[in-house]
Order: sequence, then C-alpha cells, then structure tokens
Amino acid sequence: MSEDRRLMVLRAIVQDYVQTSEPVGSRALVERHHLGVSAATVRNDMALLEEEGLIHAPHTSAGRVPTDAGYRVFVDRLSAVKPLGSGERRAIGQFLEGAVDLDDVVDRTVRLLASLTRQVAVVQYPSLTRSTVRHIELVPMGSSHLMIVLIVNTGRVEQRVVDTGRVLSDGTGESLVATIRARINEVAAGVPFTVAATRLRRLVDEADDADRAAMEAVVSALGDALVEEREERVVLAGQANLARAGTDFPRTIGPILEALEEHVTLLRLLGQLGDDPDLVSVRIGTENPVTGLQSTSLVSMGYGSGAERVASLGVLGPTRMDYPTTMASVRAVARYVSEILDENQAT
Amino acid sequence: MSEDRRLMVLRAIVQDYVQTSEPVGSRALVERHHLGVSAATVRNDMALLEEEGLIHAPHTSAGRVPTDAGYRVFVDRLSAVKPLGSGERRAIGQFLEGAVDLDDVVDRTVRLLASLTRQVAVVQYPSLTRSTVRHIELVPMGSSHLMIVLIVNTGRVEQRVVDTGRVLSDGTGESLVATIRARINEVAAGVPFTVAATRLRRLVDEADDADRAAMEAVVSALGDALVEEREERVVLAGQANLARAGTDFPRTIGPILEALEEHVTLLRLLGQLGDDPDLVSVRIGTENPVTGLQSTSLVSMGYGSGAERVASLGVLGPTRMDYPTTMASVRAVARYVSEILDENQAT
DNA sequence: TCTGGCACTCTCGATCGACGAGTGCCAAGT
DNA sequence: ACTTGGCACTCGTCGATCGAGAGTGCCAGA
Repeated sequence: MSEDRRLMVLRAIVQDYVQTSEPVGSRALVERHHLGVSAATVRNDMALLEEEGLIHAPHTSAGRVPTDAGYRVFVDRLSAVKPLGSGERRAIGQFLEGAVDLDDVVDRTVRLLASLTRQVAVVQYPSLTRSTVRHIELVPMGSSHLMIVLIVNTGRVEQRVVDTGRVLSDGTGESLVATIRARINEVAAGVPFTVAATRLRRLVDEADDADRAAMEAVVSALGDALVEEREERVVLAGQANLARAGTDFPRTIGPILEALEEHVTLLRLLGQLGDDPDLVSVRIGTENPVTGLQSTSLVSMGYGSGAERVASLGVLGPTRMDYPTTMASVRAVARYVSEILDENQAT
Repeated sequence: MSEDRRLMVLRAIVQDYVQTSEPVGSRALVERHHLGVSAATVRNDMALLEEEGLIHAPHTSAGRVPTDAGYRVFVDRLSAVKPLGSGERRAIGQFLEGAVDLDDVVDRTVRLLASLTRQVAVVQYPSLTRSTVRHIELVPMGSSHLMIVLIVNTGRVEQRVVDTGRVLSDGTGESLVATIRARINEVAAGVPFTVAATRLRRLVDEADDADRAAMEAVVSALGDALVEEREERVVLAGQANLARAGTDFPRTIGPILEALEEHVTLLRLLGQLGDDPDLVSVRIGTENPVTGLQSTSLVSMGYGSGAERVASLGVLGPTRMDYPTTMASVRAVARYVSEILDENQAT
C-alpha cells in the first residue's frame, strides 16, 4: 500500500481529467500512464483515495474525478510550476511593451492574461493606500472651483473638483492657490500615502484663518480619494472563455458572471493572498468563500513596483484547470508588470 | 383583408412572444387579446404576415415567432416609447447623483443601465475629438521628464509622460516649463480639440530654437492622445444578464461574449447612430453587421454636454426584447447623463 | 370576407431495453 | 502483505417507439 503510488495515481487522474474532462477509470489510467501495476491494483488505490476524500465518483459506474481536496494535494505536492516557453516569454514582453499609461498597462495586462490562459483574467489597480504620493497639482476652474490632480508613484492619477468657496481668479486668489500647492507638495510629495494623509491633516490646523477653508477643502478631498471604496478597482477580461469549453463547465455560468460583477467581493478575494508575496496563490473551489465562485479556482499573485506588492492579478477558471501552466503564466505576467512599473517609477 | 388588423395581429404576436418566449398560436392570441375575430381569421392573417416575411414558424405545428423584419415594423409603426414611472425616474437620479468623477459617472451609468433593463449595458467614454480642451497642466518629474495632464470639458482626464531631453529642475528649466504651460493654454484652453491640435502644431514652429525640442515633445504627446485608438473606450456591465433567461437565449452566449470583448467593433457600432441625435436608435438582429451579435438587438442613443453628442450609450439584448420599455430606459438615462455632464461643464 | 370544422403534421416527453463502462470483491498467485 | 485476473452487478447513455397535444391549412357554408 505504498503511499507514493497512491499519489502517483492521484496525479495521473488529475492530469487525465484536466485533459479529457471526463471521469477517468482504472483501465484508461494504466493504459495512458505506465504505472507498473494492473488495473485492479489501481482500483484498490482509488478506493483508498476516495476514502481520503481526494477523488469522487459521479455515480456507481463511472470513473473518478478529483475533489477540491484532491486538486489541493496535486497543487501542493504533486506538481511543479511549469516554466514558460521562450516564445511565450517574448510574447508577453512585446504585448506589454509600449503601454503609454497606467490605464494602458492594466488594460493590456488583463487582456494578455486572458488570452494566455484562456480563462477569465482579473487585474486590480495599484492601491492608493499602499503607494506614495508623487505630486499634487491644483488647477483653478471657473471662479471658485479647484481641480485637484493627484499623481501616484505607480503612475495612477486621480482627480477631483472641489468648491473652495472663494474667488480664485483675482491676484490674491492665484497666490493662495500657489501657496497651497507648494505647502501640500512640500509635506506630501514622495511620501507614502498613509503618512501623507496625517501630515496633510496637520497642515490644515497650521493654516492662516483666511486660507484655512480653502486648505480644508483640498485636504478633505484628498482624504476622500483614499477612504472611498472607489479607490479600489478591478478590471476583467476573457469572460467569453467561460462559455468556451462548451458544456464542460457546470451550467453555472450565470452565477459566475454575476459574482464577477461584484467588484467589491472580487477585490476582497484578491486581497487575501498567501503569506509569501512572491509566490503564486491558488484558491480551489469551495476553499473560496464567495457564493457563485465555488466551482472555480482563482490563481493569483501580487505585483507592484519596488519591494512592496501594491496590488494583485490573477485568473479565474474551472477547478478542472491546468494548474502548472496557469500558475506559470500568472507568475510570469505578474513579474513582468512589476518590472514595467519599476521602470515607470524610476522615470 | 384589412391591413390594419394584420398589423394588430403582428403587434399581439410580438407582445405575447416577448412575454412568454414561446411561439404563439392563433388560439392563444384570440384568448389573450380581444381582437374581435375568430382564430381561423387570425390564421389567415398570419399566413399573410408570413408571406411578407414578418413572422415565421419554427416548424409546421408550432406557433409563430416574429422575424427581425417583424420586430422592425413593430418598433417603427406599432409601438410608442413607454414613459418611465416616476419611481424609476427618481431611482435614476439618486443613482447618478453624487458621482465624483467622470470615471465614476460612466461606471454608475453602465451599472444603472444594466440593472434597469436587465440586459448588457454599453457606455462609450466621451470622445476626445468631439470635446474641447479645458486646461493642460505640466508637472515636472525627475530631472528631464514632464507629465502632461490634459483636462477636457467633459471631465475626462488623460495623462502622459514625455522626456524633454533637457534638465528641467534648474532655474531656466523651471521657467521653460512655465512658459510652455502658459503658451499652450493660451492657444488651446476652451477650444475644440481639433482646432487646438492645429494651433498647437503652429506653436512649435514659432518657438525659440532653444525651446523647440521641449515644445515639440509636449505637443506631439498631446497629438498622440487623439490619434491613438485608445482614446475611444467603452465600458460594459450586466454580462450576467445574458445567462439569466436560462436557455431562452440561443446557445450562442459564447460568440456574444466574444463579440463584446472586441471593443473596437463595439465602438464602431455605437458610432453608427440614426440621423436625429435626440432619438433612440434600434438595430435589430441581422441589421447588425457584427458577427456574433446577429441574434441580438442594440438600443442606443447619443449623449453629451451641450448640444453636441460626444458619445453613445445603449443596451444589448436578445432580439426578443421589450423594446418600448428598453427604449424608454435608454433615453431617460442618456438624457440624465447629459444633464450631469452639463452641470460639470458649467462648473 | 369571416367562421367552424376537420384531417394532417410535427414536436415533445415518457417508456423500454440493450449496451457498455466501470466498479467492488474474491480467491489465487508471488 | 500486496498484487492480479476474473466475474457479477450497477448504472447511466443511447436509440427506438409511441401517444398526446398543439397548431396549422384548407374547405364549405354563412
């Protein structure tokens, strides 16, 4: 009853099932994989694997299918992340090269991931809270309004219009804007967002009475940009891949699409990465708390400029998925995007 | 053989079919609609309608289903846009109120449309080419790089980083930036984009030799923002609604989802509006050239601040769709969004 | 021109049986 | 203590058959 062989059998089952998408029986197994034993032996092993809850028979007289736990063991102990071919590496580079914009980078990334893995790709925008302020620009609009443009080290840009409640188009107004601009950049530029937020708050207290109202308006708008849930965004691509694979996927396309429209829950999901930020995280089927995604697996990884991971990206597909290859793609893309952000950062 | 009655019959067929999604027979028709005639008479009318190509029988002994041409007649001659309830109007207002951003407006709009119509919603970002420049800001980054922030009257903001090829952090560099900023805003602010583009180009020629290179870099980056296909963007929501309606929709969910990922073709589609920009445009089934969307109808309308329509929005659903209600929703949302943009414009 | 009646056509769903895949278990072999 | 071939058994799948029901087309009469 060698435990090793049982795991080999599990591995073979997963591989075959992923490839054929049909329950795999003992006979087929011994034919396709040269385990040195007979079908009967494999059947015994299968019975044990089933007892352990790693595989499962849809009905009495069908082959076996891996359970979520089975996939888990496969991912953790029976497979290695398969390195990408050089062609694919090159394709990634070419596809992401020449993005002009953070928006553009994110857009290309999500499409690339989707076409690479033929699954649904999910990319989170670099989070503001984990970034640093690069510059804050104030642009007067109309007589009393001010547009605040916030530029972050990841290249992300947010803007907001506030009413300062006083005339800005005359001489004193203009110098006020200049003063505020200088002040806030002085304390905030190059500083992590969380720190900047508190420093800015202090700035309001120090302001002259005359300028306080305007300063207050600007600072609280900046604060909003952080608190607001909108600051966290995800982008999807490849939903069509859910339909492909014909009837393969459960009839549950509806619930999945619905779950994908709940960006808030998606973000929460992406946020829960494994411990090591440099490792690909895999969440399989029911390991995943979100209703509607319990027949899917999420393969994700953090990315970001510098050492910090500022956001995550990943792909979502049926639990019956080619994990080694998918993991390789996700990892490669995450690394590449990180590099690109690094370059932009250096700029 | 009164033509009028025949059209009444067509209308009844469309209405019933939309509601039940099952082919409608002569008996059911006379029962549900009090046309003052017998089933046999209706059958004769149906035979004629079929000859005209307005309805069609899936098989010998089933009821009739409207053809694309039948829906067309229904939309053009047999239905009025059904005004929205006051509750719905209020809901639209509440949902769109409090958007902080153009991104936010677009995002809320697309979600609103999707949930209102229970179909796939499509919203195009206000096109740059049809907008006017509000302000252009230059922010030095690092020693020789410049971030250009372009603010448009619709509230849209684009940014781009260029390398000017000379040091900007010293005194002369700073004054150079100030000069360029002043110059370009002088000629471009408040001006339609197309005009601004040519004026800016001229500015390069007039520049001092010393400053020309920097000016050139800035202007050509601004030009890029226009030419680039990226400048046109669409946002989708409600894909899950395709799956809802169970098997109702053809098995063609896959192709539809694929077509929806081709943003370029979607944009072209949205671009082809009817003549009157204030009217809802309806494209039914095969009237639509895009492969994969030929079993769907697109209900769309332009929107935008001021008199000009700067972009379109709409919904996409099965040809078997409640046209009057959908058209009402699309029109209401388009108008509301236009209002909001107007307000922002005024700001 | 409309209407009731009637024969005809076709789809849909249920039933049934043969087939085949795959298992579980047992007894024998190593 | 494992492994293996054999064998009976279980079920799901596939195809054919059949009846019911819905809907039509057409005709003859009002």
